[in-house]
Amino acid sequence: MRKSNKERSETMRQALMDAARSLFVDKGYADTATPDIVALAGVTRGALYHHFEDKKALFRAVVEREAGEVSAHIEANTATSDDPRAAIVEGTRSYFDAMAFPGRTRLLLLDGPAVLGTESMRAIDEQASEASLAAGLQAFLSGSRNSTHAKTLAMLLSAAFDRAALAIEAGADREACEAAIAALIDGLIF
Amino acid sequence: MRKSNKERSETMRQALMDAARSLFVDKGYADTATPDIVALAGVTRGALYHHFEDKKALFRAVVEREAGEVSAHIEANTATSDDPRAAIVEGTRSYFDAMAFPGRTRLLLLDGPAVLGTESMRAIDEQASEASLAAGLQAFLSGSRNSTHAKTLAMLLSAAFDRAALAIEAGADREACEAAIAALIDGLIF
DNA sequence: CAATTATCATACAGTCTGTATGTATCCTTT
DNA sequence: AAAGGATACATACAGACTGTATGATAATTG
Repeated sequence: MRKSNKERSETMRQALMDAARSLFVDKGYADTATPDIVALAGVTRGALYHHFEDKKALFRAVVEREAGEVSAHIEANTATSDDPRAAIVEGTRSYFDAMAFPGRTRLLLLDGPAVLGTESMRAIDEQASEASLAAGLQAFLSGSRNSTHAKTLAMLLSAAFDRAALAIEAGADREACEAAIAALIDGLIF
Repeated sequence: MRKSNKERSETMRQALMDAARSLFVDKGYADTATPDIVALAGVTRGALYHHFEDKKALFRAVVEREAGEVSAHIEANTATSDDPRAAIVEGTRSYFDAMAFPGRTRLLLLDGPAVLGTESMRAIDEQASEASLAAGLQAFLSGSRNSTHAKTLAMLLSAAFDRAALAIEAGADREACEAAIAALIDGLIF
């Protein structure tokens, strides 16, 4: 009484990614062993190496899925406000909401860049259209006196978002972070 | 014909850290094996595990030394300008100079946070008085209309500095980054 | 329904980390 | 200055992990 191969594969992939995510979040990529991952998923390493090329490929799949969930959350919770500044403030809130989900900062901001490299992470963020926030910022800044550096400023502000998410996870005051981000943006426009 | 123990220890520690740094920079922490490190240093693993508790402790020593060199470079090259804004612009340039040294972005901004954790890295940066730039920013912002969030803003700007350093390493235009940072700061003061 | 392919388990080879042990040199104490 | 102990480092070992090769069972295809 077994299912179709396509269905089995997808179920198994998700189960492996779920188990891996849990351990990657708790112990980090380096200190997570594949025997532990498959034990948590209730299978053997044969399944893992059949569906993923190696441990890093599994990690990449976990990170890509996570990035997709973040961008989905942001898109779902960002009302298309007509006031551009309000839209950015709202987007900032959505981003912090999404990144508050346990483990996301570690996966996307710490282990991800170290294991996969900054270039890979940039591509993942872009493909996940997580860059929508950055793109909105960039478009917004293009109409300001800082239009020359709109692209660079959007990149730097993205970095500020990320650091704020890490700080919030570490116990920083979220309201203060949102206010500081708003101050940064308000200083750039007009 | 041997030297004193104190001298031998210090020489050996530096030799191990030099070899380790070279490999950590080239291949990353995870893909660097201790047999390769000691082979490059011309000794055996016995020496490594005599002077360092484990591989991570060696990495920590390398990162701490590197952070010290960065802050030394910044302090050496930052003239005590009387104009506070000019001082910050000069500090930004010094920081980019220091971080342009090959391998520093990987050690301090990628592998460091992932391997040692953000809290450890914060402590290292602080002890290396690398926070002097951030401290200067904070003090500067305290006299602006954004004084309420001076500390938070300094943290976010530090993140922007770091991302800019990574971008420059990846080929971004340094002048543009400096201009964008200046725009960020100019937007916050007055 | 025969042949092929996909899924997953088991077995294996090579490498790595950290520790235990051994030896030579330096330091201390009398 | 000689003896006893500490230090510096090499060698040997145990456990664990990664990736691959092999094998068995079930699903798919012609």
